[in-house]
Amino acid sequence: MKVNLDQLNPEQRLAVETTEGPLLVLAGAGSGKTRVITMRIAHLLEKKVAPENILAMTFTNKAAAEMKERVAQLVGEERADRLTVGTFHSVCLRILREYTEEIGFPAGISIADASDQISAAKSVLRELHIAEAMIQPSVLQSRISLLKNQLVSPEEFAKRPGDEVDHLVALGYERYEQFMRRSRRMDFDDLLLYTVRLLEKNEFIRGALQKRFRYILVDEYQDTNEPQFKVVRLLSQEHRNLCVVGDDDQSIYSWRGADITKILNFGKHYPEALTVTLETNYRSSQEILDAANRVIVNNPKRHAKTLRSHAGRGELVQLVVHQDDTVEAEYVVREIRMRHDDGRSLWSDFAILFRTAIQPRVLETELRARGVPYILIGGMSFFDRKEVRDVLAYLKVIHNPKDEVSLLRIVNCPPRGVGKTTLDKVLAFATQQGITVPEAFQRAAEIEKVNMKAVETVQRLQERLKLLGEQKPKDELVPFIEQVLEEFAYRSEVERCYSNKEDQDKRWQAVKEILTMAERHVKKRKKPGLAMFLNELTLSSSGDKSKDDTGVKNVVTLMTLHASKGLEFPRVFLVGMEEGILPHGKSINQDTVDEERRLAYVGITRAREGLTLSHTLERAKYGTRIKVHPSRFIFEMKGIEPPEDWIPGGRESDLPQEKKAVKRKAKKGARRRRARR
DNA sequence: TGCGAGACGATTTTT
DNA sequence: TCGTCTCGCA
Repeated sequence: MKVNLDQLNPEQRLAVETTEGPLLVLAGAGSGKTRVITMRIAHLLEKKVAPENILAMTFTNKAAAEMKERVAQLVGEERADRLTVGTFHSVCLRILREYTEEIGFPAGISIADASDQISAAKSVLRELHIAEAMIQPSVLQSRISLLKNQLVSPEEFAKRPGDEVDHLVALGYERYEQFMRRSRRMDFDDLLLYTVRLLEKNEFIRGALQKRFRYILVDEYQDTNEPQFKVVRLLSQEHRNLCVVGDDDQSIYSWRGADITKILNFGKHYPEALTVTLETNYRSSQEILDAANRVIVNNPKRHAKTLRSHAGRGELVQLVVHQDDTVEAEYVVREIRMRHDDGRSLWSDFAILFRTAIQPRVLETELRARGVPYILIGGMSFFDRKEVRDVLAYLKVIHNPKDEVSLLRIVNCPPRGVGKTTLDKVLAFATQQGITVPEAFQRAAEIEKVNMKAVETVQRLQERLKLLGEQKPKDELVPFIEQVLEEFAYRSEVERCYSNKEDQDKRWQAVKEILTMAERHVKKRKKPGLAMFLNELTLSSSGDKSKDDTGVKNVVTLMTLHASKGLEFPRVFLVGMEEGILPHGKSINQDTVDEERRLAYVGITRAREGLTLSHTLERAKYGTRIKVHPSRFIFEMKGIEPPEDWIPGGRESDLPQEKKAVKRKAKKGARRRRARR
């Protein structure tokens, strides 16, 4: 193998060749980031660094898989396989599994996915007798997650002064932690937190891992949160061979705990660091990049960089004004049709990008009316499908009998005569005794006036699942799952729920997809098994086949700006460039317009040759039509001041959280009072 | 236990 | 406007 560095530009080459010490690679959009990362790994290997000593962490499974594949192309499968490449979460899980005893967490951890977390939050609120009107489960869950991301413990948070909602969050947070522990589960955040704790407390393990991972690489560093930052720092603090790659201008996930200051302050955290800035863009025309540069330069806190096109001037960026969103959709679809019918473009050359999830509706209607094939990315993921969740719930309970969320899901599916009344009684008993629901079923004889017939049915179910769990399927995973489906007559359940044959087949298809995944798991893994399979599925959630399909099938792609990060299309339509949408009204109120600007920047830089921005004069919103004003980003792009009559969006100010809760409460109370009369 | 009318709320969603 | 969730009834 000979890695040919001549194909790199001087900056890229510097980034690849600087192997020792901390290095920050500021990789502007389309600047050949992936290439630099893969070449860098190949280069390290060529310098006789053992693959086992290299750790590369990404945020998505897709990015991890791609990285591995591209390295394999350079250095061969054998060596690429020995690298540690994975998402932060999967790498942490691997570490935790290796040191289960040291962290005081019972063996056989199962991982709670997003909807498990919501269910857990629901249970917690129920246990605490807090009405969901006071704080919604999803709000509680996201608050908890944010706190965990900031490494704030329940005790610490409880000590902080706060309003009524904060108080509920404090209570909920503490209970949530107990709940997760009791049902032997970790959520996504825990994977990181336990790893941080492990590395901080245990010198021996820290030392061992530092020795193992001599060269560390982090992708999308602008999205790093506090725990991730700590993991990286703890692992690299001795050898300091840390290379982080990212673009502060593309940090769009702060609402999930991503902390842009980590990339902004890399030089402070690692004073001896070298910074390499990649500004040559191999994707877009200069016209498009000019537009992007003019917008993003308005952000006060950023690493200065200006993208230069490798491709030349190109077409002018188009800006179109429409009467309303219907006209806008008609225009976009007409333009696409025209270029396609002329033979100038394929359907897959086009992407339509938007800020919010309701925007594609009008577009879809129009696309369908005009017979344009398209794919809408996002929306319901594979793992949100009822059937998939059901089957996985069975498997989860088999693996972990204490998994109460999953047990509750399957307890009456297919119907077993276990109704709400019975469940309520068991839940109340569990709360009162401080035990899990599965345990409560076991001790249901102690519950007053409970439907014993229903309870016995559940106990038999539990017994059966337990026996299945003792089988510990390994390579016979597929037949095992088939056995489970057979035994609990899941096929008939699907048929019962949907009267028409077509629906039934569609639903069953999803179930079969799980079997396919299991088969793949057995083939791929050295040590396959139910536990591994479930955790792998959770960590690779979304089963994001759809996103992989972008540009593969010949269809137009519709997606949110968030979903578009990392992708590119010859021609992009960015619709709804209006105050209140981009920037979103809530961001204006929350004073996070900088992030919206980055979002606009991400959208603009997806385009290779053609970019059309559009905004409307009025827009249908929740039934009524409202007047809207062009986005401030449009004026920034043009380099002009907004006109006199221009009004910035977002003033129809949303009430702050706590007032909203009070209002909701008041409404509920009134309703209840009315109901009593 | 299971279905249907009405209240409610509506940014973004890597793992 | 529209999809989801809850509550009340059969």
